[in-house]
Amino acid sequence: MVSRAELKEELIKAGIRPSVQRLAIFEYVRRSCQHPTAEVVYEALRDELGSLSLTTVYNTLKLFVDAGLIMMLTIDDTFRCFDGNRSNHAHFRCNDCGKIIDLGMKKDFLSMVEGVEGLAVNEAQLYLKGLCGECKKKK
Amino acid sequence: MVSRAELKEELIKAGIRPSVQRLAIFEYVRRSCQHPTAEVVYEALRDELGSLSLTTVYNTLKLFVDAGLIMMLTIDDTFRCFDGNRSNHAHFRCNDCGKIIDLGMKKDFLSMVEGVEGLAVNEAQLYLKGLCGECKKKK
DNA sequence: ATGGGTGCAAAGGATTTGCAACATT
DNA sequence: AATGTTGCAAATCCTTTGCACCCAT
Repeated sequence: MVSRAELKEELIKAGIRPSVQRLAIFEYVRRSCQHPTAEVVYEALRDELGSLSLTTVYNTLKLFVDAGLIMMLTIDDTFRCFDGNRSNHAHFRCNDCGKIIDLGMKKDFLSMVEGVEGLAVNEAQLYLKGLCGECKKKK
Repeated sequence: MVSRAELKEELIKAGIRPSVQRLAIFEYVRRSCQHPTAEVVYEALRDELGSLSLTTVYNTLKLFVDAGLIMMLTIDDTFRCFDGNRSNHAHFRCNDCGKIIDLGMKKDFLSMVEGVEGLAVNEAQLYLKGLCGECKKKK
């Protein structure tokens, strides 16, 4: 697992001052496998930090996204969530239970897309939707 | 091009009564290559129809999405837009000019994703972001 | 002391909902 | 007449912004 010190270093490298709040938020999003929303990050850290506002969480997450440190997911159109996993991966959302699952993706998946020649692609998100294993059984 | 009568038939088949507003909205989204937002659909049709409200546009688009007749895109997190193109395709959004471009996609692109075995996937959206040809030149 | 960071309260904007009028069968 | 559709106005929700206070350098 990545250490706190490494995360701090990463923020500095990105030109972001590692305040207490920022480091905590960064750590939380990077380590979470839950794709938290801003609200979830806020609820998870407010006690631990003593002082934290939802505004700061929003501003900080935006800062991280703009710096390319984390990703914003819009797989569910009713809320935005965040992903600190930087490996090449796709997302599956269960239409029943709402769960979001990470899926591995081969590196050359862009070869499946026609017409990218003239374009400078620097971000790719693959969203799959349907029923997860458990919800499929229930039906 | 699809005729009005065919579009009407398609609505009926989906269990949706083809009112004047619905048919006009359906036709517009199906024929547009512009990925319109609700607002854009509204502006485009209000004069032609004489009577149309933004509420109706929102409700109708939702109706169509739920019926699987059109797709909602969340490639831009600041607004939702709609796509009536039912072929297998990816979307590219230019971070500079905001343009959204359709890209062809090979049918077996799911083979690039690992771990879909237990899942029932019934929708897939691939979003690519970066700079389009023109904006790339300008830089 | 100075520049940035934080957080409250308020504003903003897209979308949804309640409900009454309307159209179509 | 009955049922479904439309559309205004208001409400809602998520997110951003203005601004004053605070912290660290």
